[in-house]
Amino acid sequence: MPTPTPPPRLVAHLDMDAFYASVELLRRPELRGQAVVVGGSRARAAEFDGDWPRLGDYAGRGVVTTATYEARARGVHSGMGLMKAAALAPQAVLLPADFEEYRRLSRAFKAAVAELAPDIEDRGIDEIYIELTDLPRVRDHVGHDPLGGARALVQDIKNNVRRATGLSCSVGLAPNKLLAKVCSDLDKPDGLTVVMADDVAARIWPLPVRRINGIGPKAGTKLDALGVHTIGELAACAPDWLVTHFGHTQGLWMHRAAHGMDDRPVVTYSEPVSMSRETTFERDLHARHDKAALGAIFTRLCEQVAGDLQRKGYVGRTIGIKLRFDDFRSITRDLTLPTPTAQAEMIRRAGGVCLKRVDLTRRLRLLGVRVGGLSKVGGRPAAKAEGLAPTSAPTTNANPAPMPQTLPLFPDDEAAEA
DNA sequence: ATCGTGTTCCCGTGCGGC
DNA sequence: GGCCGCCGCACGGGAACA
Repeated sequence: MPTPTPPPRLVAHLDMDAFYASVELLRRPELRGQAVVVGGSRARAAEFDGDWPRLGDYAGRGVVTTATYEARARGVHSGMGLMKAAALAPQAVLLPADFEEYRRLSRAFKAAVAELAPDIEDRGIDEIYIELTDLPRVRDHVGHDPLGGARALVQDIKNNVRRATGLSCSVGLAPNKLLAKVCSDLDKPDGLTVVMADDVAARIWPLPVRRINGIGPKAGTKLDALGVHTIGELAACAPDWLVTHFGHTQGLWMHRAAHGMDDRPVVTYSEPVSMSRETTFERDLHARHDKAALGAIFTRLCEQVAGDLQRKGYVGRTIGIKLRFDDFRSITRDLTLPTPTAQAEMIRRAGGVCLKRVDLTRRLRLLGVRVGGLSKVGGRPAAKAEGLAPTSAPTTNANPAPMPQTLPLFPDDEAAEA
């Protein structure tokens, strides 16, 4: 008597199509069919005289956040520098990002999914994982065909997202998150792709290793150099060989991933671990020559992080700074305080101490401020730091006094300040 | 002057406690 | 006291992703 095979786990990965650009087209339908690029957060929203601002007219720093499929056809992709994109598609329309609106549509599409499948893992503004295994429409589908039930449910989810937002999405349906993520990308836009265990060899193995979520630029280049280009070639590598080149954890993970194995759960709730703010300057700044400007930016970043913490009801113990130099190297420094805080002044002082430990010979391109080791105000510490709960009452700052814009870059430097 | 912003996770190192 | 091993923690860096 053959043992009946257990019903497979079923997970969907849903990815909104060219999300930011598609949201912009909702408001500006006359741009449909054109090459449109969203990018440059501080974009001069353009003095536009009846005509749309063109990518070719842009000058400054920034990257492409999203490009419509028409722009992608010209070789423009997310993450590309705007100046490079402008060389490829000068006539493309350039729109500044409107994160307020994207967040609104993000909430709307997630709510539309939740009406049909409530177990959702947030993966940022435009994608989610959905656990389908135990939903009645899947588990109890007539004819004991859970996959058929899941496929119909996913189609309903796509319809509901479009009804609620006017936007299309692409969905991968698979026995785990790893495969669902890979296959949501196989048919875009507006796709629905199913890959089950039996399909891995035919559908997944021909793809380049970089398509695996977790193999990024570094690992991809290294695998290429080792003569491993496709996921199938990776699957054929001996685990021991992968371990010698990538270490125990990553080597074994790669082997499993290439075989389509993944048992990570869909995580429907998580506490934040850190909050940060950073900014790239219009032009590179020097710690001495541009001290006043840097100090003001530093202070503003601290105030912004403090505001974020207070608004969301967190305090943090570990204050960190991040610097990127003109040669694009970046470094971080952090410092753990005895008492968690959400006060801009405290963050600013700790950040100043961190900054003292950095060689500031080179010009700076970016400055960031981060607060980690978070705990909820009046609550337990978030995640880690179990044994050492904050002993004293966390200091919040409901109505902060306005901070002087010229706190010294180095806290001990007061005397040097005019 | 092509290369942003915000977040998470992982690893190595160094250190102190046991 | 020295050494060892182990552990947890702080810190810095790197990789990856949306």
